[in-house]
Amino acid sequence: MGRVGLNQQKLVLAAADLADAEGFEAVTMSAMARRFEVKAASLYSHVASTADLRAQIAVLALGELAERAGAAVAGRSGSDALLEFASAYRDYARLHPGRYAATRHPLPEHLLAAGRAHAELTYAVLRGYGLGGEDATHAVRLIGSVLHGFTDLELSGGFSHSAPPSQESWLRAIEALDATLTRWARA
Amino acid sequence: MGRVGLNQQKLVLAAADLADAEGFEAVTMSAMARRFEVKAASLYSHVASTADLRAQIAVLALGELAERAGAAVAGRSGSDALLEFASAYRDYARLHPGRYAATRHPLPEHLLAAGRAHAELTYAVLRGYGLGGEDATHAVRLIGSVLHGFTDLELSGGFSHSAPPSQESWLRAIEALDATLTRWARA
DNA sequence: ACGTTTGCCTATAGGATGTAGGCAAATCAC
DNA sequence: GTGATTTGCCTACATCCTATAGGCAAACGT
Repeated sequence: MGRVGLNQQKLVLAAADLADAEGFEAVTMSAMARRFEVKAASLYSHVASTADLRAQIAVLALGELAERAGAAVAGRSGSDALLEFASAYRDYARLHPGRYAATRHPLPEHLLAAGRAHAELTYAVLRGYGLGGEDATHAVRLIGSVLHGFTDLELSGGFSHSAPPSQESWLRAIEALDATLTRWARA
Repeated sequence: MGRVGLNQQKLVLAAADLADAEGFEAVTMSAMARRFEVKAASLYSHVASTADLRAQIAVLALGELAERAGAAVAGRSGSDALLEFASAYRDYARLHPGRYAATRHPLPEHLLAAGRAHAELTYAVLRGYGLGGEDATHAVRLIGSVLHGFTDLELSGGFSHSAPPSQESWLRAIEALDATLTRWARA
């Protein structure tokens, strides 16, 4: 049997794709072994455990998400930045549901840096609103709550089977968020 | 070996408690078998599968949550109802993280009724704001997003290790929600 | 060409799910 | 109370997934 030429990166990438296609739960060592036509034990040279593999997907996803969100807000500010930031976030989650699900799993201490980039991006979006101090923290938490909450409910099917289409609700939610941040900045 | 006198209700209740104590993932047939000092195979007379057991926890949790939220909004309306509704929601999630996690898992068709009660309660809260038609649906989705999003991020540790305390952010979020609903009603 | 690294193997043990078939305690009918 | 039925639990088994240990040979560096 020749070698497949596997390494950690290829493994994690394929695992992320499997997560998007079959769900985060479907990511197992056995499944990856089947995917590469390799014995499951062989994978442990590339990854420490199933939990580690899944954490690596989260790291990958957080990086990709930060990249897209960063590109979306570059050169924009205020409402414009907020809308593009939010859209990038939701689009990523809908395009990559498995990767997005991975980001919700708690990361081990030594991989935590990946999560930080995202929070900092949210602060960057806020800069256009002129919010500072504790207001900024409250705002970051509110933005995170709305984006994650809406996305999560939409992905788990909570908004389907009922009119109007969720896209409209999404725009209303982002508008409301913009109005709130503007109001907070005035006070 | 005498009988333990197990039935579905006892099993699901104990499983829900285990979920709260050890996490939703910890709910397995083997774990429940250990808990009741019974062989794992014996549990299949009470529950069809692990997935079924977990779905039953979701049904239980949705019922309990609807009960508490219902009690919280009884006799109140407007901002007052919204705040109490939101508090009941968050308090339940913090007191019963495992049960709350269960509600996020998609339910099989035949158990879906349990989820409906919650959505209807949200509509009831809205009544005080005088929102109707599509506005009401957008509002329900926004409320759900904020409550679930904040709660979920808070539970997964996103808000810890940073000042100010999340309780303040929570109150600000609910205030903002109230202001948004009021604004929507005026338009 | 030689030594080292690295990718993959076999063997093995443990733990979880789920099915089949059986026995006996509890419950119900009369 | 005796008999029939239901119900709670059992053993035995097949299957799948995780994870460790130890080994071999292909690929790579020099």
